[in-house]
Formats: sequence, structure tokens, C-alpha cells
Amino acid sequence: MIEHQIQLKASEAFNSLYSASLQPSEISVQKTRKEFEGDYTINVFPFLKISRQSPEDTAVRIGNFITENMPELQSYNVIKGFLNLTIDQSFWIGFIDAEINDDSFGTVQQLSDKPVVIEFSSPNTNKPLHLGHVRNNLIGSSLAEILRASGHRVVKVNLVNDRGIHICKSMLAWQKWFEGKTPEDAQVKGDKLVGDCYVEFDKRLRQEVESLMQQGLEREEAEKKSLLMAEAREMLMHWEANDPKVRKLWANMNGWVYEGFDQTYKRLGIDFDKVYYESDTFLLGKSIVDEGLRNGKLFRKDDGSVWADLTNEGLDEKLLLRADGTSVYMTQDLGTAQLRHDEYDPEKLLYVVGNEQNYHFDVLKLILAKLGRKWADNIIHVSYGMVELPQGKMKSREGTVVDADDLMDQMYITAENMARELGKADELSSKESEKLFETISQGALKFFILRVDPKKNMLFNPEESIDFNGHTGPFIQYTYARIRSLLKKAEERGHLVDNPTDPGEVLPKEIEILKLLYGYPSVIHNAAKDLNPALVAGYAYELSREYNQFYQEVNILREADTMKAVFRLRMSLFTARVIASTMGLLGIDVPEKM
RNA sequence: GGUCGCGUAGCUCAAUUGGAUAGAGCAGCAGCCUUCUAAGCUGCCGGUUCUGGGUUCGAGUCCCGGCGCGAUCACCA
Repeated sequence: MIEHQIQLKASEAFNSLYSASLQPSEISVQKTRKEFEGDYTINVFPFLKISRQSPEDTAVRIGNFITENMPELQSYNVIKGFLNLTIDQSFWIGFIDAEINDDSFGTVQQLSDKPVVIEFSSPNTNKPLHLGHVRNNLIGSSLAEILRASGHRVVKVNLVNDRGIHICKSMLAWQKWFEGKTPEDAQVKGDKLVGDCYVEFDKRLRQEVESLMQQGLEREEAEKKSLLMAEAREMLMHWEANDPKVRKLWANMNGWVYEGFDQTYKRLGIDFDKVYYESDTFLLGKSIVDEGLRNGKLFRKDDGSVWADLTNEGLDEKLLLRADGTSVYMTQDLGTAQLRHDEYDPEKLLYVVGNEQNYHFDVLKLILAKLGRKWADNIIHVSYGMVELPQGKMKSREGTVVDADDLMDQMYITAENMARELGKADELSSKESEKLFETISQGALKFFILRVDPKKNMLFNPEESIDFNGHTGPFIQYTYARIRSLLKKAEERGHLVDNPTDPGEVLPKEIEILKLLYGYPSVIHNAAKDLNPALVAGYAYELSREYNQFYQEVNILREADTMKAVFRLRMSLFTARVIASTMGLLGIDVPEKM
């Protein structure tokens, strides 16, 4: 990479001119800001102590040295302490000619057999997927693609939270108030039906608690005394004891939920290499807790409950087994971590889980370390922010949860209406237009979510539908479709884009695009390093914007000079490929026409 | 209350990890389709980067105090 070569020459310059001993990596080479002349910039301020000269003099001397010793450099200029280097245009043209036929441009061959195991989605089987899950799924799925592109072997796993007290609540509700109802005869998706059961339980439980409170009990007391809760707890014990009747109902209801989830995943374009079920891993978790008890790393209280003492680590005591012997969230997470380690011997174990669980993952790592698992260090919590509504957090009680299926339906309708208004669907068969509306609406939704830094909370306003213009997925898809159309016309007119041509003088706008294209590999690299798909999204947008400006300002097919025309077509082709690649990393399709 | 995180244009987000005059989109206003797709392009408007101090050649970014918002500290997951 040219940045590295500049670093190399710059360190040589400092070392020979000022007898310093700088490593190339100590010199940061940045892209020159647009308002200045040049392609790459070295800031010499940090090195004034070495040069013992003014910023300007230092920059000039280094600039002279580099320009003389690097044939790719055309010229340089100095403004204050900033040394701006201009690369000869032949370098950029050569770059296109060298890379245009490389379909995997930007990606790296697999470096190691040890996989990165990435967990995402991790739904509960008591409610349908909502917007928060959508963010989780999109981040996880995109990160998997980005990591793969940057040379990692990736294993995508899902951990379904299919057992526990909350699942018993929906089961109980179904027995009591939904008996006999199935998704088929209720004409709803299975996950929706089970979700309704859970909501019903919650409603009845609140009624019970309130009536107990009217009899004079404190809330906490009332919750303990609740008969419904007692029944749920009892059901959980029967479940853990393998009671065939409870297990059958459980398998049945979870089956409904999985069918519903599968539809949602499929539409979102999400899939997994392996699905774990908490019901399969909690026993392993329990056995790890037993082991910890035996070797004295954990302790048992008088009521029989088992705890980890983390007071020395500055935290609290943490429950691992209830007094009745049933397990909690942390228990099974110990089990799944162990299982994944044993099965894959992974390079890293990634967990895409919301930032509300930061504490949980700190604790998980500490307990695993306490239990002697050295690989606890390989666990990385990819902590992402919440999706908030204008009123704040989504709350099922207040009915403000944005359902994933509903949202995708709405997006589709918006895309369809807009396309029809613009006359985009006029020449398409109904099948083609359905595909187009789906591509565009999914592109809008996914880009809307992935363009935001995962670490940050983000806002979704259901009142204003997600944009299809401006800084959006459809904008990028449109740019792609435009180029495809352009290339098709070029082919019809007999332009051959396979062979390099000499375009003569290249326009600044063209250099701008070439520089962006050249930078794609490092975009992937950085996105993988920071676990941040937003870097890819930002790049895709910037590239598209630059291209659209170029398209609007400059003649391509209309250019009389064939050499220039072919060069611009080749650049367009390359841009389209890179756009398609970036969108692929985000899980977004690009249409040939729109 | 303890811990962690956040605060940038009316709104939604950026800012090359301490670098040059803080940038985009939306919204608003004014323009551009007999010529390669107008889901596009051009221009205008919009900022005390919550606040007060500090560190240094340089701070939206780092440190300390304050204010505001959120998460968490569950025998929920």
C-alpha cells in the first residue's frame, strides 16, 4: 500500500536527515483533506523535537527527500506543519488496470484455521422478534461477513433461550386461557401466538398482585405470594425434572415459535452455522458449578443456593444456582461458553449482545477466570446500543414494541408506493417488481441501522418512515443500478472495457474516486479491527456520492475521445463492483435496475 | 446511592482515534430533466461541540468538577 511506502520513506528521511531512529509505524500518514492540494499528508509537528527546526523547514526537507526517493510522487506542498504529497496520476491508473479483474478486491485470504465464533440474535421463545433484535441480527451477520473478508474463519452461532421461568409463563398461560389454540386455526405466526400467551400471563399476574396489594400486602410480598408465580415455578421444576407432559407442551410451543422465527430470519437474510439451545447447555453449566463447588472456588449458602464471591474483584456475590437447584441465566452461559471452547478451540468468542448486559459479561469472564479457564480472555462482548423510540425504550406493556415483521411489511409498502409514483415499476412484471420493492425496502432498513456506530444508542421514529433519499441504502442501490445501465448501453454501442486505455489528463473528480477505490481494502481491515459495520456503510455512501457527482458533471458515453470514454467506463465498472461488495458486507442486495 | 455509558446544526448521524476552516442527510428556501436512470445534481440557510476549569504547538476527542439523560447493581433473561 502506498501509505506504507510513504511511511517507509518518511522514516528514512528523518533517520538520515536528522539521525533519528523512527520506525515507519510511528509516522501517521493521513488522507489530505479535500480543501487542500495533495493526496496524503504527514503532520510534522510531533517530530519537531527531533528536527529542531521550524515546522515549515522540517516539512520541506522531508518533502524533498521523499519526492526524490519515491517515483510515485509527483510533487508536494507545505502549509504550516502539514506536508501534503501528491501522487502521480499514472499510479492511480495503474492501480485500476491491475485490480479491475480481481473479483475479491479488498478481501484477504483466510489466515488461520482457528475460527472466530460469533454469537448473535439469541432470542427468547416467549416473544416475537422486534426492532432491537433486528439491530442485533444485522450487526452480527454483517460482522461475520466483514471478519470473513478480512481473513478469518467465521462460525455464526445462535443461542436460543428456550427454557426458564419466562417460558413456563407462556406455557401456563396457554394451558389456562388458550387451550387448544394453534397457529393454524388462529391464523397467526407461531411466535406471535406464544407472545400473546406471555402477554396474557403478565396481565393476569399484575391483576393478581394488585388484588393482593389491596388486601394490604406490600408489592414484593404480593409477588412472592402470587399463585400464578407459584404455578410457574412449579412448572419449571417439573420441566427440569423431565416431566413428559410438561416437556411435550414445551416442545410443541417452541416448535411454533421456531417456525415463526425462521420466516423472519429468512426475510432478513440471516442464517447460522449452528444453533445452540439453552435447554442443551444448562446441565453443562450446572456441572461446571459443581466442579467449582468441589474445588472451593464457589460456595453454598445455608438455604442451598450456590454463589460466586466476586468481592475481591470489586463486584458483588453472584447467584449461580437457586435454593431449589434450578439454574439461572449465568449458569447456562458458563455451559455454552465451555461448549463452544471445546467444540471449536476458537481464536475469539464474540457475543453480540446489548449494552444493558455489560455487567453480565464482566461477571461471566471473571467467573470463568476464577474457575481456571484461561480462554476467558478470548471472550469479547460486542456491546451495542439500544434502539430507542421518541418516548424512550420500547415497552411491551405500553404496546410500543416495533415488531420486526410489521416493520418489514411497512417498509415494503413504502417502497412500493414510492416506486409506483416514480413510475419505476411500469415496465416490470409483477414478480420482478415484488423483488425490487423487497430489495429496496430491505436495503433502506438495513442501511438505516448499520450506518450508526454499533456502540451508540440510536433513535427510531415510527411516525416518520425510514428515508429512501439522501444518506440511505436506496441511494447506494440507485448508484449501482445506474452504472449497470450505463455499462449495458456501452456494450450495445460496442465499447470494449476489458483492455486498459490511456485517458490522457485525468480530472480531479476522477482521482477522487480512484483514491476512494484504492482505500477499500483498508476500510474492510478497519471495520474488522473495530468490529464496526458503520465504517463500511459510511464508505459505501461516500463512494456513491462521489460517483453521482462525477456522473452528473462528466460525460461518459457522450465523451468523444474513445480512450477517455473507455477509461471512465472501466472506472464505473470498478465502482459498481466495490459498491456491490460493500453492500454484500452489510447483507444488502443491489438491483440491476431501479 | 454505587458502577458504567452518553451529551455535536431544528431532527437523524459523521468527524481518519490529539491535527488544518467540525462535515453529511433530512426538514426549509432557490435552481437543474429535447443529451449516459431526477430514488440524482448544484447553491443558500443552519454550530459557544451541555457547562466551568486544566493538560499542549494544537482539544468535539485526554484529565478534574458541575448539570442533564440512559443502562445496570434481580433467586428476569
